[in-house]
Amino acid sequence: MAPRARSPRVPSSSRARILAAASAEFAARGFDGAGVDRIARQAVVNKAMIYYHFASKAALYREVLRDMFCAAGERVRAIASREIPRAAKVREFVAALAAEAERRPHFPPIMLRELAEQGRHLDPETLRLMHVMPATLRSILRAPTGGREAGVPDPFLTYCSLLGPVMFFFASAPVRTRITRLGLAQVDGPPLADFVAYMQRTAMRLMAEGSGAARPLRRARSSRRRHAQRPRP
Amino acid sequence: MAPRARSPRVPSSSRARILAAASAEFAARGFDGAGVDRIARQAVVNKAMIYYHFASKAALYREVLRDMFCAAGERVRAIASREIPRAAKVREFVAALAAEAERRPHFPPIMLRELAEQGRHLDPETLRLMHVMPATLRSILRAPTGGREAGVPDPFLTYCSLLGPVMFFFASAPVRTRITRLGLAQVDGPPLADFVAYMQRTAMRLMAEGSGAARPLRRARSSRRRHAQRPRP
DNA sequence: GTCTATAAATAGATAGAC
DNA sequence: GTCTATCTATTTATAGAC
Repeated sequence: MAPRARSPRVPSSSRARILAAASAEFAARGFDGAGVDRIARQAVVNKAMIYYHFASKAALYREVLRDMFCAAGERVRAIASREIPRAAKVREFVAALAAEAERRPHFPPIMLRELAEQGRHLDPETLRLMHVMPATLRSILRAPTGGREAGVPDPFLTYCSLLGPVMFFFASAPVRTRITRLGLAQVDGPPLADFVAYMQRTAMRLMAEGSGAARPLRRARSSRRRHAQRPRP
Repeated sequence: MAPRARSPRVPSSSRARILAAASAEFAARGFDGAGVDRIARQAVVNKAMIYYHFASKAALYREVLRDMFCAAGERVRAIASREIPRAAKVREFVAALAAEAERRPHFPPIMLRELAEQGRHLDPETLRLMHVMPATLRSILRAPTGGREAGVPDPFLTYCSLLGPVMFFFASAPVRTRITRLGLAQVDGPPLADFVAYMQRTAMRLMAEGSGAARPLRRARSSRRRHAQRPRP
């Protein structure tokens, strides 16, 4: 059976090393590709220790996922609660995504894998944590701004347009390096600061709904109650 | 050993069924998670048949990847060669990505998985095929337009901003369905036509480099020869 | 908390008949 | 081209000593 359910934050050192090694292994190989043996070796820990701290490979994976989405969620929530203009919040939101991906390099690959995995490893609680990011962006975009900016951009489409490129940019780095090394092309990508600045400008453009020739997105046959995002009842 | 290297396009029916079943299985489970047994069952074919047609699970996977990137590459190349304005090509490029994802639902998840996989399963030839999409977008954006539109948007960043959301949108559908079913929120996403229209508008906004307050992206400390994308020498 | 040894199941791959 | 039976390696997981 498992040790005390880590109520006090004493990660026992080996537990923390296992989590770190596991997130690296899961990011690089995926849940099925990851080996408990490899995780143990990388954590400089005996394999049996993993089963002492975690009930199973799946439980270990769940812990990695929750840590990840929890950290990302808290980061963006902190931004939403600040007393700054809506546009500034959106810029900070973008910077937060990139900062989180930079600080935890395993975040983007694991996120992309989980999407492809169709949520097979995602229990309800983890799904809820994963949903904090889009829900927070929505609250930022929908919040009354006290004045102008009548045209509110679609929260979900905006989320796709921001998170998609950020995840793609970070997760694609190794493949791009390989393409470059092979001499197919040079696709190193810009420095991080440039990328963030670009994405922030993109975000501002996406928010400019009513300006120029842009007209509000018209919904084609808005069948049933599709694409509404309501808060909990 | 393998049968005749399929010079004439006679997929022998069972071979085609195997490929179809394999792409579904690889998309849903990834290379390591996929089971040759499951592929055989889904293709209504004996497992040994798979090894009659393909040298190994890895070889089968490579074939799936190449078919996929080949189709996507040809589709966008056809657009680049048409005699239409640059902006129209970009809009068509976006529509092509979405159409390809719609026609081959396994394309987005496999693409995302391969990024996360750091190209472990990508041999040089497959990498080359994968690179056709960004290279084609670059040629579209960089081509002389004969006149105005001086500010050329960054090809790689534009690629991230278009492909990222498209892959994200399609690949996230199953997870979004689960979130909706759980009652966490309604994130069905808009109908395909709306999404494409939105992404096309986004593309147009990204191309409007010099307009309004937007200034060309300034590179921060462009260390070494980073982020240049040169054609083959 | 840590380690050795091992059980138990799975899955990729092949031999060989038809 | 197709199928049955099987070999072999890998891998999750656990029992139990220290």
